[in-house]
Amino acid sequence: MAETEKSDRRELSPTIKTLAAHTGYSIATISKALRGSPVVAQPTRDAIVAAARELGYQANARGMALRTGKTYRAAVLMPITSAAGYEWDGVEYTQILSGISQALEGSDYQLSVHGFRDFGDAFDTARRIVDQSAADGLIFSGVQADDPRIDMLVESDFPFVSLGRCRKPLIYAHVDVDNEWAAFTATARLIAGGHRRIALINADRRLSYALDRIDGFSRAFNEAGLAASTDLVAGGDLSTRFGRDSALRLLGLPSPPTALVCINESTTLGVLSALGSLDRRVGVDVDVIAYDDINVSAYFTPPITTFYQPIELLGRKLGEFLLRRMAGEDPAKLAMVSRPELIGRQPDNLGGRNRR
Amino acid sequence: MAETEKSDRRELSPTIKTLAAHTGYSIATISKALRGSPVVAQPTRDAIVAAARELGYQANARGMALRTGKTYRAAVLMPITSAAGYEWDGVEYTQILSGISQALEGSDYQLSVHGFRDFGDAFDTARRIVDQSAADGLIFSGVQADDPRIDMLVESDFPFVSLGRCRKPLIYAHVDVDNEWAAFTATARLIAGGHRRIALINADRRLSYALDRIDGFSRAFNEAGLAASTDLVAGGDLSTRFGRDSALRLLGLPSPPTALVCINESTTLGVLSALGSLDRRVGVDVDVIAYDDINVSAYFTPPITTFYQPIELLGRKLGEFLLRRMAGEDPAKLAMVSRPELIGRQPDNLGGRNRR
DNA sequence: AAAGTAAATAAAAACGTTTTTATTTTGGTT
DNA sequence: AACCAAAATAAAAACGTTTTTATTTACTTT
Repeated sequence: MAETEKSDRRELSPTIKTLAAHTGYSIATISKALRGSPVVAQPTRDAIVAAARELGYQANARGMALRTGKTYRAAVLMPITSAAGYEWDGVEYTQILSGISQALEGSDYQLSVHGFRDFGDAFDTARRIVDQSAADGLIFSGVQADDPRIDMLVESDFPFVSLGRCRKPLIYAHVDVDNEWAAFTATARLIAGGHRRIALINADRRLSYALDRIDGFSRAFNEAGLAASTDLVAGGDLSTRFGRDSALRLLGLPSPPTALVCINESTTLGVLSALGSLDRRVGVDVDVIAYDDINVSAYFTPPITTFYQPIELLGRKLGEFLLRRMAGEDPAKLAMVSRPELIGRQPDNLGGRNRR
Repeated sequence: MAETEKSDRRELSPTIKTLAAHTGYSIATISKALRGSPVVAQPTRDAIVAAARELGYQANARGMALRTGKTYRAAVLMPITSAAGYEWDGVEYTQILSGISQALEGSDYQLSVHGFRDFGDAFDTARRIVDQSAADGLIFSGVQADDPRIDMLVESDFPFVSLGRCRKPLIYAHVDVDNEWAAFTATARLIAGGHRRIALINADRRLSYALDRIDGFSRAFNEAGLAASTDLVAGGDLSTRFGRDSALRLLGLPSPPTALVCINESTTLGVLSALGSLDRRVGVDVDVIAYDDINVSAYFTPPITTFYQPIELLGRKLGEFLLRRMAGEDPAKLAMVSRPELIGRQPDNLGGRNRR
C-alpha cells in the first residue's frame, strides 16, 4: 500500500525532459528537432517526433514565452460600451473578431481582447501592450484623423494592423473601406436621381473615416456642379437613437433633405423609425441609401439599398496581415482598401417624380 | 566614441534584478515585498515599492507565468460564423465580451478569445485549454441540454462559468436567463389576449435554452387548460432569414398562428419582414412578442413589445463569477438566473378584436 | 554577557524552454 | 594509422519570476 504508488498518480503533462528521458537524447537536441533546426540528423528527428506524438508532448507555452520573449498573442482593442443603457451602434466586433480568429487558426497565435472606454484609454492600452510586450502584435479600429496610436506604434516598430487609415503620411499595415468612394457613389446616385438636398448621417468627426465620407459626399456635389448640402451632415455615435433623432431634426428643417445617406444599419433603422413616425414613406417621400453591417437591410420594410461591406473578410485580412507583419514582412506591402458593393433594393429617385 | 556608451542605448524595461541592484535588497525580498508577503519589514516594503514606482517596474508576465503555472488569462469561447454569407443571428458577443472585459478590469486577468465552428470543435477547444492550461478559467455559452463541456470541466475541476445551464444535476458556476419563465410569460400574455394559435420562433433544439422555452410555452397553455400549439414551434439558427422563412411557412398553414413569440431581435426582424410582404399589420392582424438583444425593437415599425435582457450585465456577472471561481470560491454559490423585464410597446390582442 | 529565539533578509532552486558553447562521433585525407 | 574537418549531439546558460531553504541581524531572557 505505502509502496511506490506516487509518481503515476498525477498525470502531469510531459515536458521536454520527459521526452529526453524517453528518447535518450538531450533536451537541446529535442528542442532543435521539434523546431525544425537543420542541424539535427533525419533519423534522430524522426525518432523524436514519433516519441513526441506518442507521449502527446506539447511545448509549454510559458516556458517558450519566457525564453523567446514572445507571447504568441495577437491583441485586439475593443471599445467597451459605457455603463448603463446599451445602445446598438452597429460596430460589428463579433464579425471582426470572428474574421481575425479564422485568420489566426493554425498559427501559434492566440487572440486576446483588450477593452477600452475612450480614445485616451485606447492609447494607454496600446502603449501598455507595447511597453510590457503583452502581445506580439496589435489590431485596432476607430482610427482618428490624427491617431496617436499609429505614431506611437510606428515609432516603436511594433507590429500592428489598423482597420482604417489616419490622415498622416506614415507607412503602416492597414485594412480599410474606401469610404470616400463609398460616400461619393451613394451621393452621386442620389444626385442623379434628382435629389439636391441630401443628408449624411455620419460618424463622429474625430474619426478618420467620417472625414473621408464627408469628402466623398462633397465631391459628388462638386462634380455635378452643385453646392454640397453640408448643413445636412450629422455626426455622432452610431446608435439607432442617434439615427432617429438626427432624421427627426433634419426633416424638421425649413429646407429638409429629400434623401438620406446612412453610414450604417443601426442609424438606418433609426432613420426608418423616424420616417415611420412622421408618416413618410421610403422610396416615395424620401430616399435612403445605407451601408451594411449585419446585412439586415434586405429585411427592412421596405428593403433598403445598401453598400455591402464584407466585414468578416476585413477581419480575416486584419488577421492575415498581422501574421505577416509579425513574421517581419514590410508594412508597405500590407494594405487593402476595399470598395463596398452596391445592392440596389428600391429606386432612389422618389419614385421617379424628381428625375430631371 | 567607442567608450562605454552601450548599456544605456536600449531602454530595456527593468526586471526584478534591476530593482535589486537599485535598492540593495535581494530579488527574493523584492518579490515578497511586491506580492504583499507579511514577512518583509514595513520600511523595506516602502522603499521597494517606491523604487518600483520610480523605475516603472512591472513584473514580467512570462516569468510569473512560468514560475506559478498560471496564465493570468480568462478564455472565452466564441462561435465563428461559417465561411461565406454572414447572417446576423442576434447572438451578441460584442456585449458579452464587453461585460466580461469590464469585470476583468483591475484584475490581473486578460481576456483571450477562442473561436470554434461547431459543437465538437467547441468541446475540443475547451479540452485543449484545460489540458495545456492555456488559461486559468473559461467562459462559454451555447449550452446544450447534455453539454459534454460541463461534464469535462467539472470532472477536471477547471474553473469555468457558463452562460446557460445544462439539464444535468451538476454543480457549476453559471449565469442564465430564466427562459422557461420568459416563454411562459410571453405566451400567457398572448393567451390572455385571446390568442389560441401561437407560434414560437425558437433556437436549435439541441440548445438547452430552446428546450426551456418550449417548456414555458407549453406550461402557459396547460395552465390555461388549453392544448399547446406545439405544431407552431420552429427551431433553427437565429438568423433573420430563418425568422422570415419560418413566419412565411407558418402563416401559410391551413390553421396559421395569430401571434408569434420570437426568441430574439434578429428573428423578429425577419418575422416583421415576412408580415410586411404578406401585407399583414402587427398589432392588427398578427401580434408579436420578442426578446431583446441589441434593444432596437423600440425602433421597429411598429415598435415591438419585448422582454429586455441585460446582456451586458450578464457578461459582467460571467466575468465576476469567473474571477471568484478562480479565486477558489464554491461554485454552488456562483449562480444567477435573471428574469427579463417586459416592455410593452403595443397591445398584443389583435387590437382587442380577439379578446373574449 | 551569553544563549536562545524571532524577525528579516539573502541565497539557491525551480518552472520549461531556446540558444550558445562545448564535446563527441563520423568520415575523409594524407 | 593518424589527423582534421564536419556533423551530430550534449552541456550549460539564460529568460524573470516565486518559493523554499539558509543565513544574518536584532531582541529577550537568564
